[in-house]
Amino acid sequence: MEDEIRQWPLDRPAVIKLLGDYGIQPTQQRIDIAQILFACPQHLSADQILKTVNESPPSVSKATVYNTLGLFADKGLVRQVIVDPSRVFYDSNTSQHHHLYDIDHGTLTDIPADQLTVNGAPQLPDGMITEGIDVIIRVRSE
Amino acid sequence: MEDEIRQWPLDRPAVIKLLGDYGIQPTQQRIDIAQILFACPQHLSADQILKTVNESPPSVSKATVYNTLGLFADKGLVRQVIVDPSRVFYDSNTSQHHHLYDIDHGTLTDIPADQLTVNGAPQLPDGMITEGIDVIIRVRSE
DNA sequence: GCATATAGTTAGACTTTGTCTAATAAATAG
DNA sequence: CTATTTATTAGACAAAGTCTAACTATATGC
Ligand SMILES: [Mn+2]
Ligand SMILES: [Mn+2]
Ligand SMILES: [Zn+2]
Ligand SMILES: [Zn+2]
Repeated sequence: MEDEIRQWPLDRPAVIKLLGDYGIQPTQQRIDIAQILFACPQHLSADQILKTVNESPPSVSKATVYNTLGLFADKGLVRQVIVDPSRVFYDSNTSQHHHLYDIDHGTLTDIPADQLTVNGAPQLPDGMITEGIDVIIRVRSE
Repeated sequence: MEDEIRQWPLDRPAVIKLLGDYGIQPTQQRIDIAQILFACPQHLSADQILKTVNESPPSVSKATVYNTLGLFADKGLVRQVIVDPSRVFYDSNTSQHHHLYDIDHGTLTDIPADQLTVNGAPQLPDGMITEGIDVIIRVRSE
């Protein structure tokens, strides 16, 4: 699953191809949700996606939005970003990068991986594998 | 508010002094909660604290546990750690350090600040101040 | 001490995010 | 077309956390 160069926004055929590449059956609901996510590199909550996808009929149920986002995350198509205790953000940019979180506005901004380096990650106890290293810079606007 | 050398566990008088140092009125409930938190450097959820504090009477209400943890965090006496979308952890160690999070067990381990360095934090737009830099290494057990 | 004002606690209703269930619908295979 | 599997759905449910309005404890002024 190499990271291809992606041109935003992804159109419908590109989204269908992308789902296929990640072993995801391209149903109507999944395509709709993916089209919202892959309009540009962004960070959206389940609730934002639910609202956006239901702006025009036919509508998608809450259960399906959650199921789909969970599936996308499991398959590695999107990345969960946990910075706010009240909701998960889904990141359509899965290439390695870090985040700046504006506490006051609840907005996330990307920090390219080559701009910020982490040194000295500790050796892990036997049988443990690293899932990821998250760097979050918390800022407030004031 | 210098970080004094702290000897764990903090006993009742030490906890009362600590609350005073942080401008917090030392009520019975706050002392009870602080004694649980400052038994050792650790990461506890509101729910864990609620259960622990109510193991022996008199009991403390859920509202007070949440109010108190919010107050402690606001005053800088404890640090919130956001790694799990389902609950906030409260860290009795407020000195600068990072975290290793075991996804499978939901447990947090400290990584001393001098063991792990972050380079290249981006310059912030005008009027923004950094609240903190969190590094979370997510690991899974098997 | 007593009266008053202020600050803290409480039960329980409420909200939000997310999960689960059991039924239905759509897609796939033979 | 039929059988089987996979996906979607409404709505019930759960868990974390907030809010309200009443109550209690503490502090302050006399
Ligand atoms: Mn939301
Ligand atoms: Mn809990
Ligand atoms: Zn991102
Ligand atoms: Zn810690």
